[in-house]
Amino acid sequence: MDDKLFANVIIDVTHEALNKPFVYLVPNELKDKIKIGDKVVVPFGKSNKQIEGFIIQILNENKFLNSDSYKNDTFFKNKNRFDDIKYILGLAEKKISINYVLLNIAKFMSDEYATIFSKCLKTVLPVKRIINKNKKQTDAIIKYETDFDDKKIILTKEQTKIIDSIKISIDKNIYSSHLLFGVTGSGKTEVYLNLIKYILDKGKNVIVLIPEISLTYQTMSRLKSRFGEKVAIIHSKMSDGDKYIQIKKCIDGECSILVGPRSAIFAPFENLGLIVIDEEDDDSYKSELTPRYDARDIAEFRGELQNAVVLRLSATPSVSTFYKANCGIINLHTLKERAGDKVNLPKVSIVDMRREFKYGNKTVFSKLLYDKIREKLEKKEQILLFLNKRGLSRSLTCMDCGHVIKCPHCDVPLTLHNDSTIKCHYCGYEEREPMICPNCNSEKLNSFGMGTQKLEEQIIKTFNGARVLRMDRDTTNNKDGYEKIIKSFKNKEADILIGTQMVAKGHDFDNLTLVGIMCADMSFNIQNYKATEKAFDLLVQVAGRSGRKKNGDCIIQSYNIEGYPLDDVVNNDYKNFYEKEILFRKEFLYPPIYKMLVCYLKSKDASYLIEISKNLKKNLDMNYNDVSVLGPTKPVVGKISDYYYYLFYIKCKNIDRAKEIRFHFNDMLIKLDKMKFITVLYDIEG
DNA sequence: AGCACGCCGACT
DNA sequence: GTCGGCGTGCTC
Repeated sequence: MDDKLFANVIIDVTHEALNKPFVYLVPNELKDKIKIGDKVVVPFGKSNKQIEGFIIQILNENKFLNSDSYKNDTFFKNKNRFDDIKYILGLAEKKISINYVLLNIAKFMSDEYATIFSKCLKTVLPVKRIINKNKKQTDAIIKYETDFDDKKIILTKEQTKIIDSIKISIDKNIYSSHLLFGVTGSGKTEVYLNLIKYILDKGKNVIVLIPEISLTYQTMSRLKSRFGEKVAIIHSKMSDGDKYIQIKKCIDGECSILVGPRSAIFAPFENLGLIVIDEEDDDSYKSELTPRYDARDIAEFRGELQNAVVLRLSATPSVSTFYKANCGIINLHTLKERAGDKVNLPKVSIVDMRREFKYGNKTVFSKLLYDKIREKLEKKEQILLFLNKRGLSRSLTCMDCGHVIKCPHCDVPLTLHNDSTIKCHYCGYEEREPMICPNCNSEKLNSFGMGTQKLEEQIIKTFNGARVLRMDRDTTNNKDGYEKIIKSFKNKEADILIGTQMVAKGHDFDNLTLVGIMCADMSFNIQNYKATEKAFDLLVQVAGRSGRKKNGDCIIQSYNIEGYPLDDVVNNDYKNFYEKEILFRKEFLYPPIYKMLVCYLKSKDASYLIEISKNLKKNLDMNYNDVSVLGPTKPVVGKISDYYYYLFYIKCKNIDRAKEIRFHFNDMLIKLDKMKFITVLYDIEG
């Protein structure tokens, strides 16, 4: 009982110098109460300020003396500082402990994303405080309509085969990863619902990850109808109190399934059997905040840690996932047939807007689209016009030959700037804006200044009396703008909906029979190696909005019809798209072949930033011949809230090399930036 | 990050 | 003489 007990504590202060465990003594009265993952209050610094921290290790005297935190800590190195070890003051109140699983995930994130441990520990907690709230009130909030009728579902042979094969993996009780690839309507959901049932019968728990917002209601309603009260949910719009109640149910074993966006990967289950990742190609699985974690990477890590099975689903898997599947790292299961009644895919047509232009049509609507809109308006059916605003008014396209002006050093289009230059956002290459097309000498170079707002004006002018709704970032600013517009369109209060990416996924409009994609090829001209992939996914998704209940059409307007992957969109041919895309990635050593280390530098002093960046570039080029350094380059948005940004793209042959380079880059920066005027952020893609 | 210690200028 | 500036350095 008199044995001294030592605890390693991670202090809740975000600073590099404090990013290590601090040793404290456990007072006798806490010896039986304290465990790893508990949040405690400790005295810190010369003034013994009370600070909170997480216990990550508990050691007796003997073990402590042999531990790294004793042997490797400079604090103990020179003289015996044993007397300076302070006592833990007590357990922090109303704080949730971190279980060993989440502790390991936090450690993983800290290494993987080069982020301070204490920040990762915080990230891993879905709710920070214990909040007492009326439970009934909250349960009412998350009651969903469960009109999903699952009684008559008969599995197809394909589905049964896949379910049986994954069950074999589950029975092995070791980690394995799977991709379920199948077109919409092929019954992917039914496969995972069956597997969830199988896992629950084994007494294990399940995490279901879904993309942000759009799929929440649909998924929840299906899970609730099948598994009732066993299902817990968290989503971004919930209060901490509501979240706490859901998480508590998971801790207490009342719920065995947690559904939610990326942060649901931190479900506190200790007996996890399955992680489902729906629409696995969705960008929202990656966090934009520090740590910039990817829920899909954590799912795989967690699967290994807890001997669970990971199941990804998509009709358009990310190139990187499909690549892993082809390499045998992920088990591939394909659903080729559609399940249940035949659901008609929309009839997709491509219109060459250059021809329209040649024959004197100067409007934004092709003859075909114009006629179809007229037809649908008469039939009182609804229309969606999709415009990828982000890809517009940036790159130069020739109206005669469709040529897109690209960087000579990278296979990405050059971006038009206000100062009459065109620049490459990868390598920094720039030239003066050409007056004639370098391909055919035409003078009709166009930079496409049209946005959703202008399109709305055009529609009102062209289709007199048509009721138009517009959904983009400007019209969804207020908190329920998003839902309002969707509801209003569902209630047929408008004939035409104009939208950006927001409308692409998940929505079901029964009366929608025409989708018009305004400038399809413009979506590809964004300056990123993933542009084609994103464009393909988006177009397939948008086209899929049409004709859910009645036969529908989709018209893709494009200025460069030779530009792939439009044919693949028309044919709904993912594999053909993939084969071409992976060749491109291989040729230019983009992910997933190589890893892409992105270093974001940020400073208030622009010239200093440039100076340091140039020095970094020199150092990188001198010291590394196995990596290709693109940059330093000014990002699209070069200045945000008085901070200037510069970035480097570094292609590294594998993840370990990327991490090494990241470490050395950081080291170089610290040495060069003596003023400490620059902050840096890292991201490894692929 | 914070907080204390430390060594130099203008104030009751 | 001392109050207070923010540079430097440490935190179990």
